[in-house]
Amino acid sequence: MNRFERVIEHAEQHCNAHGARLTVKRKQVLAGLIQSEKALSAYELIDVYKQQFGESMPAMSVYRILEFLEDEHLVHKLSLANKYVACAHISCSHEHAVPQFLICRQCSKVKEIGIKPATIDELRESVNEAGFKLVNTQLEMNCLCEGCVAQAA
Amino acid sequence: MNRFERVIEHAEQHCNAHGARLTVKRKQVLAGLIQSEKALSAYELIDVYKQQFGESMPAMSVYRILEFLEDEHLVHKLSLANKYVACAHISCSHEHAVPQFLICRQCSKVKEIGIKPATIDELRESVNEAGFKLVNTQLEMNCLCEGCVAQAA
DNA sequence: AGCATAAATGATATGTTGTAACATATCGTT
DNA sequence: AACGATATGTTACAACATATCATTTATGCT
Repeated sequence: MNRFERVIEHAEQHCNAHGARLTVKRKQVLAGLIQSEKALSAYELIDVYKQQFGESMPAMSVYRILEFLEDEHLVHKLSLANKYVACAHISCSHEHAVPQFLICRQCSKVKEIGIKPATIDELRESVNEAGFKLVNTQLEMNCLCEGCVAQAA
Repeated sequence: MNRFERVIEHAEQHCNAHGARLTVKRKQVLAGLIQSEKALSAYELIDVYKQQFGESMPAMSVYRILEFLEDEHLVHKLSLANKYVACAHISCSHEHAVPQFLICRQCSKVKEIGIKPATIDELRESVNEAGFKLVNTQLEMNCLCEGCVAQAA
């Protein structure tokens, strides 16, 4: 079983574990997102699906499926880029914290990282001082990836 | 001169200082954004303008003007909320760093804060370790404001 | 002032993203 | 088979954003 199949397998078990149904369509959408290995917009995902399975999927379905996958923590939504990306840790067994994302503004490459808890705490502290409360710690940051930095130089 | 007039005055001087033209329309749009005291989408801004001046402004103009104001650092664009907000420091004389924004996901209230440079440095460090380079440090965070926290409780 | 030029704005069309509302299909249970 | 619950399809539209070309307004130059 290769990496891709292992991830799908995990996703399936994860859903089964609490009665969520990873239907064929949902699995196909997730698979498309995983295999593309980058962040895709809902409409890009429609194209991928079309290309892969010959038939087209309505936008509404894609959005609903993405919502389902988000609820299952199998994909993440990146507001900064208006795109969705498969969770990098689907096949990890350990519980993982809310991630942070680095988005290359040049080539749209996305990296999911975990920032030091201490730094997150400091952030939360700054927010609290301002009288706000951090709802979640999913940060999205405008970045340049190694490749694009090298190219720019 | 009240606070609002002082801000406009500063904006004007800021533009004049390097030959940028804060035209009547641009000033009106900026004024609308400042007076609304919250983040507005381009189309909400059109409504505000319409209400304030009787005549309507084409979407294209609003976007162009917002772009101009952004270039002048007089407004900020919030990707997370798809909205624009007047810079909170227009009338400060000191140079100010790239700001961070707390966005109340309940009521859309926005607060512009400056996070401790040390925390920002740690963030940048985490990003560098991942092989990315932080393009700018404008962070946007999903939050709840005091009011909405109180209401939820 | 008169004119050339560039900058700003207007107008129209169209592309892109996302959701509401309702209809239909599929699955699991009895 | 009948039913309820969940999933998917369809259509229409709202919200966000940009492309393109025309027109107006400001600015500098002679």
